[in-house]
Amino acid sequence: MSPLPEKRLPRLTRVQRVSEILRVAREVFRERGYEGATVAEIAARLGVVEGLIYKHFDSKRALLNQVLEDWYAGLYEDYAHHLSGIRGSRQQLRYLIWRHVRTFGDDPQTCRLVLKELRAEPNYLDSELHQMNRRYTQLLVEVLHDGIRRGEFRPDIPVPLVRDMVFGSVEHHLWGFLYGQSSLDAERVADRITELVCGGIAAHDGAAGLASQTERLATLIDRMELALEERGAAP
Amino acid sequence: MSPLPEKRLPRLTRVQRVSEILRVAREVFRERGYEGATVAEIAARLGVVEGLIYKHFDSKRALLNQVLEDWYAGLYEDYAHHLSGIRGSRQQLRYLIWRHVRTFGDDPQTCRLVLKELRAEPNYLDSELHQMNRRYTQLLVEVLHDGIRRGEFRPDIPVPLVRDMVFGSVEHHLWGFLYGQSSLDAERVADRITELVCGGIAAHDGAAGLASQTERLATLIDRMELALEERGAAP
Amino acid sequence: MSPLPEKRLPRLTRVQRVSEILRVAREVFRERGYEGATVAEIAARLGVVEGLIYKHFDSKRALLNQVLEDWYAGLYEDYAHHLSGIRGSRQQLRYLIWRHVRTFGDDPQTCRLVLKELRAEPNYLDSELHQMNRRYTQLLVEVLHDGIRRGEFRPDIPVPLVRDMVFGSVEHHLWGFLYGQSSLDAERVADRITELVCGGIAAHDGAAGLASQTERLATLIDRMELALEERGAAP
Amino acid sequence: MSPLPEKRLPRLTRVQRVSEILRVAREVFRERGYEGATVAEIAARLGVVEGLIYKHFDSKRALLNQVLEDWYAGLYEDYAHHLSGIRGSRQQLRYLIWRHVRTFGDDPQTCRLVLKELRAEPNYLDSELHQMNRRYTQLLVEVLHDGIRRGEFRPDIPVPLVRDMVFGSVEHHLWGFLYGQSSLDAERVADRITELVCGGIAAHDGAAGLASQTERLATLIDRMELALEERGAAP
DNA sequence: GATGAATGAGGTTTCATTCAT
DNA sequence: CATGAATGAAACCTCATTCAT
Repeated sequence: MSPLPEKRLPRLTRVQRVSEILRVAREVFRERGYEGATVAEIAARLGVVEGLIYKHFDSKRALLNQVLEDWYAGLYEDYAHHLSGIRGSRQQLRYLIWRHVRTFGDDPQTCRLVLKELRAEPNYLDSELHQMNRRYTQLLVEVLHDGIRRGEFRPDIPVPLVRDMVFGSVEHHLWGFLYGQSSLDAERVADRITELVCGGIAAHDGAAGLASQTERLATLIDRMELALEERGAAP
Repeated sequence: MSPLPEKRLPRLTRVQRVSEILRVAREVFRERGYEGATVAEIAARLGVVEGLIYKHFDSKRALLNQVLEDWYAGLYEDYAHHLSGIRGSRQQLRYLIWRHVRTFGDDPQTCRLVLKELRAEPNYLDSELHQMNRRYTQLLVEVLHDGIRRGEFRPDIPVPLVRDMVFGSVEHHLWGFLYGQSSLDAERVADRITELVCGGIAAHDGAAGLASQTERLATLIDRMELALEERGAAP
Repeated sequence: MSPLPEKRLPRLTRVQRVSEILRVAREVFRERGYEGATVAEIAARLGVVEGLIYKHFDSKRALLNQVLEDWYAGLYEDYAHHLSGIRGSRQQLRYLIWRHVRTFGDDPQTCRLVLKELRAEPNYLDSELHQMNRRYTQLLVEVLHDGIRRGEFRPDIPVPLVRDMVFGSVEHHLWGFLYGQSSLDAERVADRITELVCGGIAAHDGAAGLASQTERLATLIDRMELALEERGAAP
Repeated sequence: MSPLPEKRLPRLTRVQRVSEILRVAREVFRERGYEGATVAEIAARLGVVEGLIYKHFDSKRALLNQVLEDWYAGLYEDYAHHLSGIRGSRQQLRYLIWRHVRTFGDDPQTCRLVLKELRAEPNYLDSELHQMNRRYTQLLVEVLHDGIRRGEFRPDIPVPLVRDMVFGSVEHHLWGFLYGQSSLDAERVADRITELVCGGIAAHDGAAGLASQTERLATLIDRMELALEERGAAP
């Protein structure tokens, strides 16, 4: 006379179920990698049968793609929102670096997943994922162009290469943390990378002094502009 | 369905056979990636049965590890040999970068394999592979320390981060070539990266930076005057 | 992944819905065969959910059966109606053959479905479908009996075998058209089959026939004489 | 100290195993049809794991194809061998029909399998199977042409249609036996079909009557000869 | 040194069907 | 009349690995 021990899970709506699946899939993928993950495990953690997952996603790969796309979408949202509030190209650059470091530091396993699987599918270049990746890295490119326009960055820098340098530095540096070496001080790392990217490693002469003065000047002009705009807009 | 009835191969010595297996395994791994490769295919290309491979290697993963270790060994050999003949830290740095770019450009598929699989096993940090990777990147670290000692590089640079920046830049930049976008001009890329790493992106050649800021300042002053006139016109 | 957000269909009466389902099911079955068809696709084409189909039909197999039964019903209707207006057994026979050829030629895919699936279920012999099939082929049997009564057909012909011969000829001949070989001239094919069934393939037209028979007869007589002589030589 | 209960099956050579698989596959296919059969069942009956079957056959479909091809090969062998020893086109025709009937009667389930699955794959027309089917039916076509040359068959008969008529008659007629209606008297059925194909169903004129009488005479003589031989051989 | 038959464990995917709403 | 989330069972196929010879 006792009730059956099988707890029937509450039925979810499609939207709820899809987001549940994505949540758990991301979990499993990041723990085991794409190949190591099994749809069976995802289903088991959700307490549903495997078939149900295929009602919502065409394939395991499609599930991964959605996970990655969502990850990029969230990332972009966040960045674009904050970036506009920052004055000065160098400061914007630093923000992008810092944010990237944070993202990696907060969830290194997902980042590893992204790095390993991003370009894994046959026609990556035509994929939605590639678009989202481009849109994301484009933020940095724009900051660089802006900095050149404003005289903060040299006009002859190879922009795409600088972009690769920034993301490459961060990603490479963070491999260490993915393997449990030490904890990550995002502020510090971001500062260091920004400095390196801006100033390089060479021992500077007088010119370096001028550069730093120019930077200060640019910042001051920014502040003046802002002040003028606000004042000009006043009645 | 059935394998081709290959001609009976002459028996090889253990050493010969092992090196044959490694050669073909590397081929297959780089074409298909680790997960995508099958022991069956490796055996088929060798014209032997799968069982034989297990006489020489404990597992598919062991085979991969040996392939990667051999790759690093070859790499290191080559580098260390040439490096000693180069004068000047910046020139040495450029050589390392150039050589790394070349290595990637010459066999991008193997590089992709290395990047994707290097850190894939459970205890990577204790592995022989990790040692070889460290020994390889250490070459750069030594060049950097040397440069600091000689006054070519600033004494306060974060060496490990610079190391990550160099390798990260190259690797990230080369992803593009792995996906058939364009051909690779190793000289040019190496020069650019060296310049960036040494000099950074900040404007610091005095005249140009100052000139551009001066112009901006002039524009601002114009606007200020205008604003002041409008205020004068106010009630 | 997700079904198209179809416009809400107007609710149909049970009868309408059932006939809609049958129409679409027949479409899908004939395109993909029974095993190849899925309830999901039928539902999708109808713009309803799979569950609804099970409100009206017990199973996929039941759905197929109904499709086939309807097909036979339509066929029978049509035949019986026209047949009564045709004079002469041979003409009636030709009509049945022609009509059968036409039916196949008009919708070869459904015919293939019928041929492949008609007898596929466990107790076909007790099924309604078997009844309908019998009733249909019985039309031909009646024509044959009628022809015998009227002296148009030989009285000793094995009627069931002739029935099989007619349907078998047509069906076998039409396999070719099911595989896109050539177009179908129903008139011509019907004429040829009728001629063959009525007249056979043996040479038996006047002179030639008589001559050949006479020759054979002569030979036989020779053999009889021989046999008789041997008997005379026997002890 | 007792031996393990698991009986290790004796290892077979590739050839032996392949033929074992084909034997059992044919069994299962004919019992359940292609779709109804599972590789798991085939493996279980063999006492091996499923994977082994895929070592020898690329797919379930490939397994079916081989089964069907072997069936046709055996059929053809047999026919071609006997056919050459038979005098007279009508007798050859009768032999082909009789043999076909026998084949079906002996293993009706395999025949059902052949009939249902023969044309089921995508590009049947380009398949080896189609070739074998053609080669087999071609035997009949040659007999017909031969009969025309010898004056036994009318020169104006539509040969391909006659071929379809013969095979269609037999196959259609045998569906009845596939569903356990009655037992099959191959001799009788073959005689009847031969007669029908040769003579048709129409009531004949003089020549036809003569022919039929001649035949009766021939039969009588045969019987006489037989009787005489028996008598002559008696003590 | 080499063979090659055989295993075993699991992988992704498919689908008819049910049932609470 | 209709929905749609969920099930369950199995299907085909893959592959690293073993072991008797």
